[in-house]
Amino acid sequence: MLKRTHNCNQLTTEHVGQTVALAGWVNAYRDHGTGLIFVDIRDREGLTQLVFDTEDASQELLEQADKLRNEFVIAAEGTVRVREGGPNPKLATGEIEVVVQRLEVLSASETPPFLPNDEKGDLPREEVRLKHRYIDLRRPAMQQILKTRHRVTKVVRDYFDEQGFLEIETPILCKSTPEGARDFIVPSRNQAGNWYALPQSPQLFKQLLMVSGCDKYLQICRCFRDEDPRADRQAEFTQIDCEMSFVEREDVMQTMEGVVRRVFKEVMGVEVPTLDRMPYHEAMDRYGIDRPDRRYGLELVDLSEACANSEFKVFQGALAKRQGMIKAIRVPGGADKLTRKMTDGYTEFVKQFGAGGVPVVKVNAEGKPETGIARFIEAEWPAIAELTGAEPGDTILFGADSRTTCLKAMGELRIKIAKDLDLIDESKWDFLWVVDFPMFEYDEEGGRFYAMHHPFTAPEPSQIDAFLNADPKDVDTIEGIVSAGYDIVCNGSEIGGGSIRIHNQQVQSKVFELLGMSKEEAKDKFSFLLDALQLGAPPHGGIAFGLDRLVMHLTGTDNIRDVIAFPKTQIGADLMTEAPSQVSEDQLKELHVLEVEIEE
RNA sequence: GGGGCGGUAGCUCAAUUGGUUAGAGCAUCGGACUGUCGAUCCGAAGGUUGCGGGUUCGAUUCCCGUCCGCCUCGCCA
Repeated sequence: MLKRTHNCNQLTTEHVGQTVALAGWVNAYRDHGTGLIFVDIRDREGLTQLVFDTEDASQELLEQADKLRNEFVIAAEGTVRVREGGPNPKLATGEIEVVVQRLEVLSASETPPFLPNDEKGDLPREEVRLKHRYIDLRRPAMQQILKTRHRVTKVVRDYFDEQGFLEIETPILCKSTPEGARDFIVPSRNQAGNWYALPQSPQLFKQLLMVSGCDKYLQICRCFRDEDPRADRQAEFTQIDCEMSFVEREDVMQTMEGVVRRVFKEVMGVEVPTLDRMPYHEAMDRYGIDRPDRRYGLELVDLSEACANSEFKVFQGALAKRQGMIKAIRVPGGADKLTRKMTDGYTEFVKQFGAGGVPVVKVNAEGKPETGIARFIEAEWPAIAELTGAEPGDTILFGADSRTTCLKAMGELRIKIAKDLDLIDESKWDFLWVVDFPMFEYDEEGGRFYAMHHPFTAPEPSQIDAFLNADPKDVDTIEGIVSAGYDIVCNGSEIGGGSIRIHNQQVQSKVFELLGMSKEEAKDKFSFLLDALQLGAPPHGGIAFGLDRLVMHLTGTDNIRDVIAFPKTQIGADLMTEAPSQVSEDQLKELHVLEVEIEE
């Protein structure tokens, strides 16, 4: 086989006169008939023009070149020379061409279903790209993403290595634990009727590595959660998972801010400033979401007090609910920018979050409200105008409901308006830490608590006594206990989250108790953890970054499948390999699994 | 499980109110051409309109079901 001497993005006028060899795919061929053929050869790095002509090539070689087609895999040896037809400024190798003396077809290709050419525009539909993923990945844009992803993991490993972290692997076949996402499960052949679960994260293993004295741990690991995907979510995804011993919250945050700074600097050239810290409740009150995007305004303004005595039935109804509230968004200049059709659409939009609608007023030239619900809020207007900072020409949008619904609806509406009015400055980066999350959320319907982060998150140190003494029935007190958790947010997306962990058995048992777990169940599911916490567990804490989302930010895509080499579809299918698929009866028998028909 | 959008030639798309033989660009095949670079020019071939049913004289078009892809709610400790 002809071995290459250079890649396809390398040759310049400096190489003129040299004999070189290239290997790659036929990106395009331009056949001028008897005696002149151009072939663009492509590899991971770029394109180079090969030329075959009667002056320099034998008849045999020309005939060989004549048979080349798109996506043939070839190797070519020849001489570098300055292009006779003038340079092509679009290519790094645009000033030269290789006059081929020897050509090898390493692998012919059928006519490909589509060409991996970004310049052609008109990308095939994603279904086709996924079925022939190996062709899609040949596209320079996809190669660029794969390179960026590699670069990120390399920088991450280097950084943590410098900081004294050890990369340690943890099991893929794990014990299924309650709570959290739905597990993917794997049958055990050796133990009939018993099952493994794939890890939702290596959470407990990394904590046990701290108990093991490993001190600082890192792993870039696959995690599995059997839940429906979204544009930024996939059942199988990758975490950058870290844990440190003998640390408090601030130590972890400093270390982790460092890796984010290093990655953005080295991969993007972006300088990440010292990150702001925002308490969870502030984020919820101002942005209606625990991962605010501060690249634009449209902050939520609380009108609950100002409208406490409103006669407007929608406001009255909202305030009568448990934790009812009224929020407003002021859209500067909205009177012109937001059409009636759009604001009507917003009412439909918030319904999916359980809200009733979006009352609207416009502010007229005199600074008075008009249209929409203007006549219902005349009495409160001076206060509303003051609080929202309403100016002539603005539109004010209202949300009134229970706290949870109102914040969710208004938070999502804020994002939608920003997108609709193109208010997001894509050149900006907004990083922050969100801290002081509640330990628990109370679920009214189920009448029980859920861990907001996960059940191994420690209370903030000042809260430990209050926590240990809390009456499980005292919902308000328990909801008020703040954890030692932290989320790192980039442009309105959570790129990482973590906490100081519980390293005290009593505290851990109390959490299980509050989550409604019996002593027996806690022992059955977590005895290994509870034992370990009594056998010398150092204080520790850590974080996990979502590598896929990080790479999405770094490559500017809004689709997680673009940053995964072989992603799955909405129903967990791999369109290329056609997984999942049936297995033989023998396989099932060996695993003690019986296939049953379920009557609908 | 719910809501929305989509599926027509290998690919990207079009097809009037339900009406003649379902069209175009790219790709493919054949031909022409010695300086192109998304080559150009001439010609040809290429269709289970996702699948199944229904309404109709007639269905890409209307109706029902179903499969697949995407977005989304729920879900994602």
